[in-house]
Amino acid sequence: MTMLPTRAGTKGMPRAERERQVLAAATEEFGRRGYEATTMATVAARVGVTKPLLHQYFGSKQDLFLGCLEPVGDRLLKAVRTAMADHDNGAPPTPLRVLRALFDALDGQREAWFVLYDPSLPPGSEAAHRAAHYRDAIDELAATGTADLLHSTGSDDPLDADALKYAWRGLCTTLVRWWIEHPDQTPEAMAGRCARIFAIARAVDPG
Amino acid sequence: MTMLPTRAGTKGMPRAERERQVLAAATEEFGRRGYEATTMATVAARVGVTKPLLHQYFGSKQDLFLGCLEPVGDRLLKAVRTAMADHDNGAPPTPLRVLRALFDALDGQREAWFVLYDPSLPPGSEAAHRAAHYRDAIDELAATGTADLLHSTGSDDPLDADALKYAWRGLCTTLVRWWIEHPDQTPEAMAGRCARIFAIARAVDPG
DNA sequence: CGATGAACTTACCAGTCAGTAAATTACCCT
DNA sequence: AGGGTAATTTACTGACTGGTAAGTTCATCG
Repeated sequence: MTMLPTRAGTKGMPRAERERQVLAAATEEFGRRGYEATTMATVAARVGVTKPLLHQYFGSKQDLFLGCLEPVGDRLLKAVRTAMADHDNGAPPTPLRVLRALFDALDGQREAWFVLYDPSLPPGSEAAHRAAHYRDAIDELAATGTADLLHSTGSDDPLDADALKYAWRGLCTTLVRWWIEHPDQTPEAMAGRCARIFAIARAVDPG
Repeated sequence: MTMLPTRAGTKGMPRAERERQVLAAATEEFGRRGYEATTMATVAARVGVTKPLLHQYFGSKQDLFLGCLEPVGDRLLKAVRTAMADHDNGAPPTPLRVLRALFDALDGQREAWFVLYDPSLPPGSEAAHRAAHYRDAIDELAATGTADLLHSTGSDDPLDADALKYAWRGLCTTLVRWWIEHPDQTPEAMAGRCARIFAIARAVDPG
């Protein structure tokens, strides 16, 4: 009676494997086109399947999105957390360590970043709230990293802190987008490029 | 016979004035929600009018968008051009002058920025091409501004230059988005905040 | 073989949106 | 008054999309 992988009457592919396929395709599609522009039919077509199957497996379009969001959010959050943690002497400065961690976490599925940072999520929806939750968690980590920086420059304006957090988030997003447009670049190459760009930025206003 | 402002048989409002109203409402709506999420009916409703009038006056949805894009693109391009030009001694460094010019040009209609930087334009469409044209024109100005900076740090990698251009464009977009979420901030206050944030960024990696 | 049940599809409904055709309103001029 | 015309609306079509109901295929097991 121990027929747990019973597989009685199976046409096509086992459900678990198909679900993985769908999640991978949906993550890429949601990330590339955004939630609103992504249709269930195109996601289904990418996997060689029809729309009703997606609804049977995942429920609504928003449920499918949530199924993509959770693993991506967890992966990125964990990556940033560990990157912020190991700061032994001789390591690159924190921002560069975080970027390197993001590039490593996103390698092989770079569009996943925009599943978290999708501006076309229905406002007020569960999906929007959950995505915002992940973004805020990552932001808070960044905020602890910049708090001392703010004090060192004498600024204690909370709006400055908020804008800085926002700018950092936007910079990461921009760099990932550039990376997506240059598929041949390795995470390591990206990290090096970011270091050089930071150096250039520091050279502004030499007077 | 010189009855140029003839206004024979006019119900409601003269066409030119209505068109200005529609363009203002559409610019805000396109900028805020993006092209795809904006519907002709909601734009019409904002002006207290119905959808067919918009089609009669402007043609298709894309034509209406182009009608919004052109003045905004011209205004921003001109603002950046003049900001890059007047570099007398004692003035703030170029990036800050450009930002200040952008904030001034966008004051009163901040969402207009995202008419140029709308990611939801139908790929390959006339609208997408024209928007890209304006973006590229602005980018090229920024590129001439950063060319010497790149050489001064010894980097002659063209990919570095491209990534820097891209990062700068993204940073501007991010700052405008933050500004939109803080409506009480004046352009001057924003410029000052950006200067402080730049100073903070320069303080990274003091080792 | 023949039944079972998971994998999957065809055919459909309901809602939304861009776009159009045909009227209708209301101001102006004679 | 009443004809002309710009401004505007009502009523509609067609395409597309999220979602559902009911059926069909087919490997396995008895």
